[in-house]
Amino acid sequence: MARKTGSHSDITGPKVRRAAQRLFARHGYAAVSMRRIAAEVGVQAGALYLYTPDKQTLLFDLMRDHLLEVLEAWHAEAAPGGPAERLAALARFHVRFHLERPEEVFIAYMELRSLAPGNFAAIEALRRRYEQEFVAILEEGLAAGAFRLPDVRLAAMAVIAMLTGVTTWYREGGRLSRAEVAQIHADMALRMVQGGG
Amino acid sequence: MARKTGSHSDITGPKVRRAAQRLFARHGYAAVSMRRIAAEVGVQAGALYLYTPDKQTLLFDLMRDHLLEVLEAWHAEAAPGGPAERLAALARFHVRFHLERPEEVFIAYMELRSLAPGNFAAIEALRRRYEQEFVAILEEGLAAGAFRLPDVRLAAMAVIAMLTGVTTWYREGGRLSRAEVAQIHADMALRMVQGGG
DNA sequence: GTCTATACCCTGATAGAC
DNA sequence: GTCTATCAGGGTATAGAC
Repeated sequence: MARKTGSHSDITGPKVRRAAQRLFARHGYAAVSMRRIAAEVGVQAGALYLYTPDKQTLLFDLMRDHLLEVLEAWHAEAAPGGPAERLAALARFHVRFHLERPEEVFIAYMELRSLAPGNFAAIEALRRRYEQEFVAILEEGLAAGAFRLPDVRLAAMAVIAMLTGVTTWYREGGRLSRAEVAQIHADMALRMVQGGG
Repeated sequence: MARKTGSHSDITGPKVRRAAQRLFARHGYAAVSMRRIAAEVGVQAGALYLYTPDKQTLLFDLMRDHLLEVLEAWHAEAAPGGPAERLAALARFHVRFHLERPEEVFIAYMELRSLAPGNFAAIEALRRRYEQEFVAILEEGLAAGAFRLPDVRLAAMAVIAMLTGVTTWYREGGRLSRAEVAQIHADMALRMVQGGG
């Protein structure tokens, strides 16, 4: 229920986050000033500090919330099945999710070095948790003889890099739909780990 | 032959480039000031402008020279052979080259958005030329029936993303040598494009 | 070739009026 | 809740001495 007068805290807060997200994704954290974010929102620079203690926290919150959202979305969607089925499902999920949120993804991958040390550690821990989803499936498939891999962690990183790569070239309205792209990538991920090794 | 007095132009110039490369790779273009580059070199900020017209050109030159070097190195190494052999060779080359030059690679991938429009177009053209090396091999293999791909350009981008991913996790002195990592990635690249499609 | 000094603008963040 | 005004510091780039 929208209030009619007084506080805009519940409106301006999200607007600040969205503006920061768009600008950080497009120009990079270091290249974006608080004044520019404020201009995008339609307030003065000082007003931003009602919604975030500082610029660094703005970045950290965006990255943390994105990673928590990825983990939550995957846990909500993950279904039982053999390693091959589960890897294909995770690959499709990863591509779909990343294509639906290009800005969050871009920030999460590009701005790690803009994080203060403590924040960096927290984000890295979340990233590891997500990578572990891939590692676990690969280990299971390896033990079951379904996959052949010389090195599980290397394969996990290679699969993730391949899947994440879509964000660098995919454009809405191209030859292929997001679902088609997701399916093709899931097939490639499976072939990467199923062949001889 | 090092001169003993007077001009240091032939020494300081490369030092400026190397300092910029290290700092841009580590902290990002926008986060690095000319003063900091100068401090790294051991001169005052104003002196940098003897070696570059401005900061933007410093970045552009680093990226252009890196990409020209990649193209030249591959053309010097590329050997005749079937599509599978040539893809494997290109994959090994790509991984090896990228692991040997982590800073240049990092800048080339991360700082595209820091380029002025004209410079961006020039760098993009060079990147396309390199991507085209992959596309050409995949098209040849598809025509020869050696590869099965639903979409050549998508596969090329996926292979490149997978191969380039090594730079995000590989650390010197780990379990695997660079040559081992390159070989494993070449195998994965082949499997990605050879299976059913 | 490098220095100091400086022009001029933008930065993140805060204080206090309204 | 937002504004204006402001702070101290740092940004790129240039001018002119040596």
